[in-house]
Amino acid sequence: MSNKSVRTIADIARLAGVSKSTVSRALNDSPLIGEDTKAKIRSLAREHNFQINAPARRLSMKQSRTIAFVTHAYHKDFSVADLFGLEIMGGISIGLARREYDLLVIHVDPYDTKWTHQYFDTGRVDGFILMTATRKQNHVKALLETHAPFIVWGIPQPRQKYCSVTGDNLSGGRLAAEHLIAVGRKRIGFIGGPPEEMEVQHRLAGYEAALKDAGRDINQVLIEYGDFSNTSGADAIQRLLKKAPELDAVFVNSDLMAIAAMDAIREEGRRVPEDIAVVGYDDLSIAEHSNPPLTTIRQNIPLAGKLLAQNLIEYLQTGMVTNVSIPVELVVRKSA
Amino acid sequence: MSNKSVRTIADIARLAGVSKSTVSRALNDSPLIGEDTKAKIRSLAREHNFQINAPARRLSMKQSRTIAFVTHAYHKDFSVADLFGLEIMGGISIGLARREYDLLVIHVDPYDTKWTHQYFDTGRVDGFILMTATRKQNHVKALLETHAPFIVWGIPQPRQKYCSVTGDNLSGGRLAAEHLIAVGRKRIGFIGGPPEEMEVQHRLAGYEAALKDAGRDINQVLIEYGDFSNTSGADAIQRLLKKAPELDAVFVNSDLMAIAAMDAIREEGRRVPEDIAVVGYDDLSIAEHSNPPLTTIRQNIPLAGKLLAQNLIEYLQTGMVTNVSIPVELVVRKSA
DNA sequence: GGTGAGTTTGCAACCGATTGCATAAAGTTG
DNA sequence: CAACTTTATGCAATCGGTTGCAAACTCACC
Repeated sequence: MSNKSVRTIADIARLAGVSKSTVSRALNDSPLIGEDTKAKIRSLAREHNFQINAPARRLSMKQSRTIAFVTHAYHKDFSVADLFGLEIMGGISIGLARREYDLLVIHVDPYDTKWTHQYFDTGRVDGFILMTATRKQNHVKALLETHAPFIVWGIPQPRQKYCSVTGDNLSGGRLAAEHLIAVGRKRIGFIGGPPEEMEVQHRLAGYEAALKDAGRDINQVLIEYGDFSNTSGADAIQRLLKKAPELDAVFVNSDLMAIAAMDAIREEGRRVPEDIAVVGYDDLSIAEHSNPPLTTIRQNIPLAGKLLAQNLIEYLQTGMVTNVSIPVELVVRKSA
Repeated sequence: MSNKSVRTIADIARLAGVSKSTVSRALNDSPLIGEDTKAKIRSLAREHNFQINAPARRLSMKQSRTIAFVTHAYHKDFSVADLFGLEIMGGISIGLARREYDLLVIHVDPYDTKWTHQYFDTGRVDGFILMTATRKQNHVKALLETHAPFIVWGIPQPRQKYCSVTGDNLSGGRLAAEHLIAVGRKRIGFIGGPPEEMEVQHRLAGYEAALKDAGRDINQVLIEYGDFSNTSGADAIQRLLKKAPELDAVFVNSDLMAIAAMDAIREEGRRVPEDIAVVGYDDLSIAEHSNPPLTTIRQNIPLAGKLLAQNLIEYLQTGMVTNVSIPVELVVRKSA
């Protein structure tokens, strides 16, 4: 800490000739304090560059005004959550800063079960933001048991009550399929993330709805799944091409898988988009720099981040559970 | 916070039939306390899942055991610092966790000048980690004036004393150029980051040294600069190709610029690596998934992160200023 | 001028830890 | 067994805020 002479509210109180409590109330803009006193105290504080002591305040108020962003370790072996998580963190940071909350990044081992206590019971953070990641359900369970406030990115489990923000996966799937239909593709494949994930099921439902609306049949042969990793995208498209060589388009559930799939398609000697059109999902920053630039479903990631921050804080203050879904949009580039 | 009945050291004290001070000392493993008392208190603490209150401890000890990772807002328009920063954060997080420090991510406006006080004078953080980013020198100045402890990724300014961790840019430049020479390239270009940055100067020096060692002349025409952004990479290679059409290789100062450059090269109708070989810098995770997979200079990013964390804490505790440089290595893939 | 309401301010307790100093208990020594 | 260490524990102050309650002051009104 710096060595200035005026660093506590007691110092300010002395200078202003009032008591500590008056200073505290004045700085918190309490209606109990007279306007002129407030003004004097405020100008004194500004003049001496006074900064209130956070730990003391936190101790006294029994809240930390800090939110934890829960992530797993970053590995070379990139998962969606990483790049996606980075982009969403920007939005979260802005949302939190606006409400004067701090952002703590914590890095939890997927098999650790005590982390919630370590951060919550100690009063280090007031709540948690959970991203789609390995072991998410474990984390949700741990948080529910600890009675710790949290919000998740993604669709909440059926009968559980907690806050969430998610993309409109149904529309996302529909938009992707409709676009492929509109550009004249006949045999449109679907490469999903893990089939047990709600998000993936919704995207599939959107895809199927679009096909039906266009009077097409759903063909199970054209449906494959991966796990959101690059390699799984390449594997899935290879299986698909083997089963259904006449494929002329594919909707892939993540940009990373889609980019890997495009490479695999070329290795099979086919062209993107001439032979096979590809639509991705997320619109990560790399999507526009892929080869060819990826047509994809954009999730408004900064908005998602802002909402995660905002709604969690809302919940902390009012106890109101929100489950919102944010719109998606189609971004047409060269791959489809 | 949870509503358990035993949440403070006073509770433990009551259960153990000792005083608060004894509990505090026992939990901190003070030599003043007898072994059997310690054992009893510890087992009591474990049994009741006791977690010490962080704000109280911080207030009392006048330190937060929290480090701020300073970043600017994340934009769609990705800069190296972003992706690079994400990867390095992993290492930092590990290094901090090992010493039981928390990681706060703060997001500062490039023109804000009061942020150091907001975080340091308030006792929210004990120190800062600064990445290469816009306005870094402003930030360094602000931190020095506040007398706040910090460490930077990058080469420190000549006569200033502060901690730093940096890659071995001289070797990096040399390795890149030597490799291009070894694979038989004759007209090797250099695309740097901003020429005023030390790192860039060192990489250029390494590149020039390698050429000289091979008995080649340095040709200023083959040297161009960008600003680490993707678009600047594309622009730079275009200028270079115009000035020096006979170019057959180029060493680019960042993977992101290199990937954009490869796209630009193809648009000019040339092939990578057949016509023009490309070597990047950093070895970000996307490097191996680019088209073609990028040959690049790997910085050991996780290690860098760990050292940033470790050396900053070291400085906090002992006041020892360290300036370390970590080794780089050449990773050969398809682009050169 | 006394009374009551309304407005400002201060006192002192409290949040939950750490720590210097005093003290009590146990052990050593001549 | 007295005197003197050594070892283990407790008391009470402290860190820097917040807040319930009492007190003082200002006015208006009868």
